[in-house]
Order: sequence, then C-alpha cells, then structure tokens
Amino acid sequence: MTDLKVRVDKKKLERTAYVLKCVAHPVRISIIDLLEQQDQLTVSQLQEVLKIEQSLLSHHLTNMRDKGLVETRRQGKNVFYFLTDASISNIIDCIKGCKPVQ
Amino acid sequence: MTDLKVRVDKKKLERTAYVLKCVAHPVRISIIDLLEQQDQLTVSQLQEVLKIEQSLLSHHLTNMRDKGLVETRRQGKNVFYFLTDASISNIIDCIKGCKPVQ
DNA sequence: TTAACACATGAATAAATGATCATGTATTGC
DNA sequence: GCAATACATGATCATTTATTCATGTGTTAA
Repeated sequence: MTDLKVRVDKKKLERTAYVLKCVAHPVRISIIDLLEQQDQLTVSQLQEVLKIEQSLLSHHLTNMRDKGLVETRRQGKNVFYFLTDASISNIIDCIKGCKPVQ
Repeated sequence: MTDLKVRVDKKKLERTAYVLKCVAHPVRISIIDLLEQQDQLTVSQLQEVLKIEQSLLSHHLTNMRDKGLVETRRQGKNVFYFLTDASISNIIDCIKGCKPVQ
C-alpha cells in the first residue's frame, strides 16, 4: 500500500501499448497467424486468403511494419512479408509489462 | 500456399482483438501491473498511485471488467478490484491466437 | 518504352476510443 | 434522515484508428 508503484516507466508503457494496439485487430491477428504457418507470404497471397481490398491490406501491413512486427523482402514484383524474430515473444513480454520491444 | 487459411474463426478473432484492445493502453497496463503486485486494490488506492481523475479511472476499470480482465468485490464503501484468475494467461493465449478467453 | 502486374501512399470520411464534466447511486456514521 | 465518502454513469467533445478511393511507384516482360 505504502510504496506501491507502477513498475514500468512511462516510455515503456507507451511503447507497449503502441505495439499491443497494433496486434489488437482481427485482420492483423490473422496476418500473424498466417505468417506463423508460412514463414513468408506476399501481399497477393495474404490477400487471397484474407479477401480484403489490396490497399486496406497494405495499410495494415505498413502499420505492422512500423511497429516492428513484420519485415519485408522484395523479390521481383513481389514483396514478401515475414514476422520478425522476436515479434510474438516480444508481444508477450509487452503484456507481462516489462521487457522492451526491440 | 494451397490450403493456407486462418486457423482462428471469425468470432474468436473478434473476441481476441476486443480483449487485446483493452490491454493496449498505458493506464490499463499500469492497472494490471499494480494488481499483479497487490492482489486487490480499491479505486482510491489505484487513483492515488495513478494520479488520474476518478471518473476516468472508473471508466477504465469498467472497460476492463466488461472484457473479463478484472472483477470486483465490494467491502463497505470501497470496491476492490482484482485480476481474474486467468486474465494474463488468457491474454497471452489471445496473442498466440487460439484459446478463447473465458 | 510501354503495358501489365504487384504493391504503396495520401486524402477524405466513417467509426471507435479517450477524456472531461456533471450528476447519480450505494454505504456508512452521525 | 442527512451529510460525507467512495465509486459509477451518461453526455459531450477531442483524438485516434479504420476504411475507401484514387493515384503513384517499382519491376518485369514483351
């Protein structure tokens, strides 16, 4: 009661919320699920499964890349998306409220 | 490639996103952190640590209760909030994209 | 070099969330 | 019963996020 305090500093809290907010969307959770099954997928391949507009998907992917959840690799006309090494475990750490992402 | 599909059904995806969205806020992450340290805390106690308006805190707590992250126990004039048994592990399961919350 | 394909970006709008303020309800002690 | 304490709720407004549409960029193949 006396010296109770939040054990995570403000910056880290904001970073954590920022990343979690990104995960907290059905489409983006689906993307994570697909990339756990497949290692890497092009936008077209994702689109085929998810059946959403190309630009909407692209916005979601950009969002995820900004937060460090996915990375890209271009190969010819295609752009492959893949989960960053630590993305899932980092998210879980986020929830545990402690370790910083990246 | 051929029979690739999202392994989580639509309802579950939405439920997952719904819960995660709730976690994804600095104040609510702080509340979780405090309740991990303390077992149960009143609104006043939380308020003292978090230093935010009473009604704002109350809105956040109601939000968290709606999503099943916390529960309450009234004791006289005070209302104690505490984490539900499974809240954290359920959240992690959410992220793993599979097990339903509750 | 141009057409077609694959993807990204920006602007505009819609919808959801967050914060504030005023007020309401439950409980206790007098 | 009434005042005080502790908390909840509803309306409103501000901000953020999601979606759509139009258009732009990079790459390949003819």
